[in-house]
Amino acid sequence: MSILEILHQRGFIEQTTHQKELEDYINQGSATCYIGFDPTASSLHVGSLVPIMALAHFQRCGHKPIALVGGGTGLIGDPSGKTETRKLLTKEKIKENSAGLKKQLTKFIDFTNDKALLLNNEKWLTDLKYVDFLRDIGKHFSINRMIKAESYRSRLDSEDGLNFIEFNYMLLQAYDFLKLFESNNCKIQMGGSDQWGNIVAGIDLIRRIHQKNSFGITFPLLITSSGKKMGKTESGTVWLDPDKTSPYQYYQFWINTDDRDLKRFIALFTFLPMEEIEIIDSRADSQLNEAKAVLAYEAAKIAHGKQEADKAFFAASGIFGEKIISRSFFPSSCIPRKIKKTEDSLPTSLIEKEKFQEGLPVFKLFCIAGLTTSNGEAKRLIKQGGAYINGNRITDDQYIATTTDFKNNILLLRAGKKRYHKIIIARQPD
RNA sequence: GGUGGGGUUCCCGAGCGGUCAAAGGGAACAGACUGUAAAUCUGUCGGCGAAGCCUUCGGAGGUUCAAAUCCUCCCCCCACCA
Repeated sequence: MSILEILHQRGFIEQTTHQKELEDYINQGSATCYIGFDPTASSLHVGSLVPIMALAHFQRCGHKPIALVGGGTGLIGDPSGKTETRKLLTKEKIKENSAGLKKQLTKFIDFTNDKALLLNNEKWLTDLKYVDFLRDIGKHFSINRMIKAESYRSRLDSEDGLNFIEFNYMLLQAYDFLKLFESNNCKIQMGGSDQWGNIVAGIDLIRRIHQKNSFGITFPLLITSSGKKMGKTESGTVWLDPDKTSPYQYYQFWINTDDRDLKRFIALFTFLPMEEIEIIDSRADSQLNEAKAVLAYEAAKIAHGKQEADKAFFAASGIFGEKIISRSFFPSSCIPRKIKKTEDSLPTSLIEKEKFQEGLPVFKLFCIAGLTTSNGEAKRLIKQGGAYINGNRITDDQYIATTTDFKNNILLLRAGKKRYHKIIIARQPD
């Protein structure tokens, strides 16, 4: 099956340019494609997962993906589809972020032996000469066309407007594509649907300069069935960096997938074969929970490795009940089919013993654990009946926790239905 | 550069001298119901261990017993004109 069919089947494709020629190009052998990643934060998040998985699929099909870190374009800030001007980040921050992205991309894509390339457009963008750039590249762009671009529309109509630096972004991204076309014979650019304008601009530029065809593929904008943008939750963004979003939290994020999104997400965010995914159609209601576990497990495994995925799985079964997943259900998944006791990966804090010998008000404990952000919030939680120690609801917001609340030096805090935090008594240093 | 309109708590958005920690909505959080789902209903939603106090309405000053609200200067945004 060709990469295009795979991407189609799994729901990656929103739109492509000249379908027929693209298919011919792909079928003729190894293709090179690229996606740009903006270094606007020090970590990628779940929202970037679609492009990352798309690149990974390309690689699995024997093509060559290029991940382009936007160390240069990041200095400008892409206005596409944005309702507000982004804050300009400092050069240092961009550098730092770029390094972070590199680290994460290597988990999803194999960059060894040039099987894939990791480039940074800082290399060619920051040394551009303004006047030369205008003469060589700028002359190919029509303002009339640009202002009609959908990606600028919302900004052109809005009160905020669009400033000149942002307006230039399209030229820089088009120039990236041109560069990669010239240096790596890269003929495909992919991106989110908001990137359509930028991608087409690159294709046009290549055609004008080299009279050659190149192609674009866009992904659908992922919105959860409840209408939220993918990757944002109550507690903020779900990051791929395990220091920012622990593998346990990451696993939990996927477990909480809306029923209606489940099938779509398994297709997008795991490598499990489509034939196995089809089985979901024959399941309903609570039967779907096992499939959610498979999704969460596979997603965690891809992002954090098997060991962390196992830990998260067992931590969840320890708390929410054991789940035995039949061998015939998603046979390709390596999700554990038997329950065994291992070290779990619940969020944990160490606290010195003396604190509890004096006694520590529970509301403070909830703050220390990070389950609440202020004492007031913690007390509110207790008043509302959402605070638990070792599974027992606390009714008194003045309750003092002492060493007697610990079992084997462990105390389990719970806020609401599913946020847990483990407190361990720290060993005395000898 | 000129003229006019703006900047309010996480977001949108009222308020235009005291009754304002600031309406309303959204988001979020908790409870009930459940399947660690959705929907629904109920409650909560600046900080301080209670009272009381403290901080918040672009920034800095000022008027006043009292300022998000009035005055001065400054910064930023938008529209129209140049």
